[in-house]
Amino acid sequence: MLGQLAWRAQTPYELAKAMERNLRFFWPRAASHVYRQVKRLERDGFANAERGATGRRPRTVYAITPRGREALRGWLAGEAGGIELEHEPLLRVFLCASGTPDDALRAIGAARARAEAMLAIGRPLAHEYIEGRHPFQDQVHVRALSFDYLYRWAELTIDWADRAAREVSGWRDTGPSTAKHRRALARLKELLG
Amino acid sequence: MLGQLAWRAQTPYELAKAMERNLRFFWPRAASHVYRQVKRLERDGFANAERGATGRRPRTVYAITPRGREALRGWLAGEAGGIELEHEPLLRVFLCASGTPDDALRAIGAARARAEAMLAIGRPLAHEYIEGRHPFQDQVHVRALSFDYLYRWAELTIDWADRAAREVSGWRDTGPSTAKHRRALARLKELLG
DNA sequence: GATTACATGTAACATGTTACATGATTAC
DNA sequence: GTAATCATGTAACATGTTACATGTAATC
Repeated sequence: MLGQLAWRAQTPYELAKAMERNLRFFWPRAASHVYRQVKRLERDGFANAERGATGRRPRTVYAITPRGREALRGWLAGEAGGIELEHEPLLRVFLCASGTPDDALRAIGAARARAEAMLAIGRPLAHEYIEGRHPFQDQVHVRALSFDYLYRWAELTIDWADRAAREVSGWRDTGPSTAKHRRALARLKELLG
Repeated sequence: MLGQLAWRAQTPYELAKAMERNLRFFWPRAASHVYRQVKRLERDGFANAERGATGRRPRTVYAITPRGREALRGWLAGEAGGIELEHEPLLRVFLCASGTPDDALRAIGAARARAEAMLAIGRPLAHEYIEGRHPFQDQVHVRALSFDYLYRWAELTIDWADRAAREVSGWRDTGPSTAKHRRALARLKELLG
């Protein structure tokens, strides 16, 4: 949220929209979440609230403070703790080990569909960043690089899902521990060095 | 946790260890977390607790129930809601748009280091799965495929980080909006179709 | 003027982390 | 025997989601 506020002061609603638009692919959060978090920012002195109103509804614009900028800088430069990566579709695939091959095929298909959706939804947005039509001016470039990464990742996922589905289909037909199966494992071993 | 219990009954500590060992790359959770969650499983009828003791310390073994298996099947087959993907290192890179090129280089370096760590830590485990030395017998195969995915992903990340770092270094030296810079954006546009 | 979508939240709950406490086991 | 590590948690807190309530603007 500080990262968003660093660009300009915003209302919680605008913040929520921006996060939904820009970050949902790798940092998905529910919209209502920001209304509480923004209060915390104010409490901790990272943001100032400017309270106004349209009609009789409250309307609060939050602006980042110097202290907030400092905190953001610190976080950006900060050391990372663990692996900090969460991939639910892959978790499903992994745990399908305790199910049937059909379960696994379904899970692999779901992971693939997710990547497809990412490509479909993200393409227009990525173009906005790259062509500079997006209101982030100079910031466009690192963001374009981020999208580049997301795209390669999605393509990797689709490619992997297709090959994985073929393998699992083979197992379903022939059962485990066949020669074909052993060859597949040998290939994997090769791959991992 | 049900996915782990489906294999065999375990104590919370064993569960925590197994999750730390197998899932941390894409589903990292604090160990102490499981002690509460396992109680919820019991409360909801997804697992049975068998309470015993070593010396005077409590020791509770949890076993999955038929109802628990059904719930697991349901979840594995279940539709996925949103994108459900969380990538903290990439979030940092994306938000470095509001910082200096050096901030961006640091964040890109951190993402790369994370992928390297994944390769280093995961390689022995992946080999265990592939060679069947791991105690998951027939389940090995889907898990080997999952590791295959993680490895390709890590390699992709490293490759991307190297190219991204070169680009950003170029921007740092020449400033934005140079010809070089515009060429880079054109390449990205090309890539995204 | 009724309906729909946008905007602004709150309340209740679920999930997850950190810091701590403390008994048992192992290594020296 | 004692220090380190394994094992088993609890308490306090932080974070995140779902379901709801309700005002405001656009539209038909």
